[in-house]
Amino acid sequence: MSQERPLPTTAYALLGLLTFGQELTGYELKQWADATLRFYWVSPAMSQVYTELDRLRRHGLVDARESEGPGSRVTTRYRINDHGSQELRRWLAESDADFPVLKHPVALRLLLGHLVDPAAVLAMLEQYDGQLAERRADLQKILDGIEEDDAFRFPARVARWGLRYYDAEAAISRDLREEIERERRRR
Amino acid sequence: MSQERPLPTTAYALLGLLTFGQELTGYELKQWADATLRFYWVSPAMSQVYTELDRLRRHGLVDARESEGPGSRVTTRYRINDHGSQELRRWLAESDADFPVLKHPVALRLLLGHLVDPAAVLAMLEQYDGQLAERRADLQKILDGIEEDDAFRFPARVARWGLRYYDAEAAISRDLREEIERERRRR
DNA sequence: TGTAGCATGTAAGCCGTTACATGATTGA
DNA sequence: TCAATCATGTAACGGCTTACATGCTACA
Repeated sequence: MSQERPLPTTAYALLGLLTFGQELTGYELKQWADATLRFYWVSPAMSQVYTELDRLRRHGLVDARESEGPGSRVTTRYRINDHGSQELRRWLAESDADFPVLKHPVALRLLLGHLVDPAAVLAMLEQYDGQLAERRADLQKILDGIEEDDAFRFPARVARWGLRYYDAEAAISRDLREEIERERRRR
Repeated sequence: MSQERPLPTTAYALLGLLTFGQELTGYELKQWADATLRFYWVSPAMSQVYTELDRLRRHGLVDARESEGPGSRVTTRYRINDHGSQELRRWLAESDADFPVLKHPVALRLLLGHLVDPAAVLAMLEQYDGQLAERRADLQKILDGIEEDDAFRFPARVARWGLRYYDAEAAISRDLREEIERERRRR
């Protein structure tokens, strides 16, 4: 009656974050998502976070509670409940993980390298290098904050995975730059 | 008058494929996309390919021509024109490449490893390994088909990038499995 | 003769984004 | 007092997918 079609993966992802953080506001959940999901899933827009929280609540997977924050301000806090925990485990157990989807604009543009100046390709790869370094630093900082805590054992593994991925990308990008430089000198 | 909002990236991606393949049907273009874009962008649905081709035609970036195929069958073939080529170069030159977005269900599920049996995590990673090997083989086959041709110099680079990416993922996955095995034995 | 591949679309609808709107609290 | 942050939504809409519909051609 209430469970016709499966929830979108992002709903499960957000529900999963609630298994770490007890009771969160939509705003806080968005911050958690920015610290975790952003690196290998999506960084959902604020509006999307509220939409998914409402959906989860309608499905009876989270409990919403009015709570007063600092001052006399009232905010809504969400907590995963038993039904939600059960449904999340069921999803993890019963469905297979799809193969990752990569939307890689740098690779896409490299494919069209024959249409632009070699210098432009090199500049793009250098810019990518810089962005990789930034992201890597962000992720390292997050890892530093959770590495000691056994409860975050799995998030820490995922973060280390991310760091290795960024390092691999940086290495590939460096080699590509060298290759294109060599080609440029040859011609 | 005709160019209010920018085209979606997928439109430029498909337009870009037409710079390699002279004159293609929608069906053929979909096959090109499956051989290239699939690995680092998207594999657009057939219906999407036709939609984008129509959009490109309406924007005057490609020319459509009725051509007869084998038998007396009539099909539509699309070719990038000067305006399209110019617009594609403009896009490459004037816009920056966004940082890649990764939708990685395996990493997402690993994050929630505390909710499932270690054996289930290991099984998931093993399955991922198998899928990686398959994709790697697909990509290697494609690379073998274009490696000698100087016109496909850049696509070949992108393909080699993909192979290294898959190898890096396989290595990380292997190490994660070992780590989780060790942890399981310790407990 | 029937199935796989070639070929082209339309319709419905979900996911997710941006833009917009509103207002309280905290600290410089 | 002003800006940044906290906090919560609604509306419009674009991109893309799945499902559906149609029909030809080649080949086993």
